[in-house]
Amino acid sequence: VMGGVARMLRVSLDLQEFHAMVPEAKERGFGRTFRSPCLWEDLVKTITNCNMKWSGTVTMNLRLCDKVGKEGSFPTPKEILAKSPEWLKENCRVGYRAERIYRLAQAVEGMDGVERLDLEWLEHPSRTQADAFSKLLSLYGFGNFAAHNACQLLGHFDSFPFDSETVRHFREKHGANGSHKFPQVAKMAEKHYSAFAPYQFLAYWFELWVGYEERRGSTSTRWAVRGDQKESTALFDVSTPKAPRAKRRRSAQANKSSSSSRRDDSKDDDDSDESRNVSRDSESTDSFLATSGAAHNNATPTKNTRCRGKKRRAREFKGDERDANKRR
DNA sequence: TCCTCGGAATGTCCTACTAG
DNA sequence: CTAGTAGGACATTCCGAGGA
Repeated sequence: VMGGVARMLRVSLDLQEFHAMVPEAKERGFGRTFRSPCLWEDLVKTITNCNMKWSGTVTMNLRLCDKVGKEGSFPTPKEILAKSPEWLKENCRVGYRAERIYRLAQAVEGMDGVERLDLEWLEHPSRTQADAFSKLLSLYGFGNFAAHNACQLLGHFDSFPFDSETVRHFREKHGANGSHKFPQVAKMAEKHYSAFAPYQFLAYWFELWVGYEERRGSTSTRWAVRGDQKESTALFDVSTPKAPRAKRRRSAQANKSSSSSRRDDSKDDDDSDESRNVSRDSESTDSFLATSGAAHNNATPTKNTRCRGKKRRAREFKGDERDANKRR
């Protein structure tokens, strides 16, 4: 238990060098970003963090704890393997991530026909960032973002995950504009944070964190459990309380009259991204915290089916067009 | 006021296509 | 032939528009 807590709090991390570079981080006591009690858990959470808002990530992990783990604890690889990917998909609502989580568990357990993933090897202090990164990248379901995220969780702060939040941050604070897409912003970020090597990730995360606190305050009460809520649904209810729907619509209409149609404006992406990220920022803020619950919000499969059906028809139409062109 | 619907977004995998 | 790139699919959430 002590080992797990020490890992979560990164007790042994020496921050002197980073704090010398960023004195404000020292003043704020920033640097020991939270992580899970074991690497396996961090990797699963990294998978559930992909393509998903924070609340969704939390909900998926909560279901894994509730439905697979013993007495609500995070499931072990063996406990995952006791289920099937289909079961995980259906009961934990992790979608296509089920296969990735299952295969990761197989690798950790060294199942027949699967290359064994030695977590101790990955965590060994002598491991370089390059070693860890290439190993992680070879795992099914781990692309650039996930591998970099896992690397920073391993303490390789010279490795940091660029994502849409980086784009939002650079547009807000570092002069990127709507014409700067992800690849350009990634280059800008790499250059910008190279001044903080080998603590690029901490410098980046510190900037983000300061921004979040400016916007949303620094009190810890947002994590507190309210008396009328079950613990599982309250801990990560980080959303800003919404106005009633009608009120929202009225204010939207009022805004509409002052700023013409957002869709029309969004041709250069600036506005649409801005509005989108208002809801994204609080989600991403907490990406590296441990799992707990979030309010459930059941999706409507029929709706998704309909959406996909429509998109598919559109694609088929496009496909037909392409085929017709080919034939021509 | 409630409900339904469509559109957009997220990171990774995979396949088809293109350039060298 | 190989390496690189583009784009679709995946599951889910959120938001706005519009109809009942």
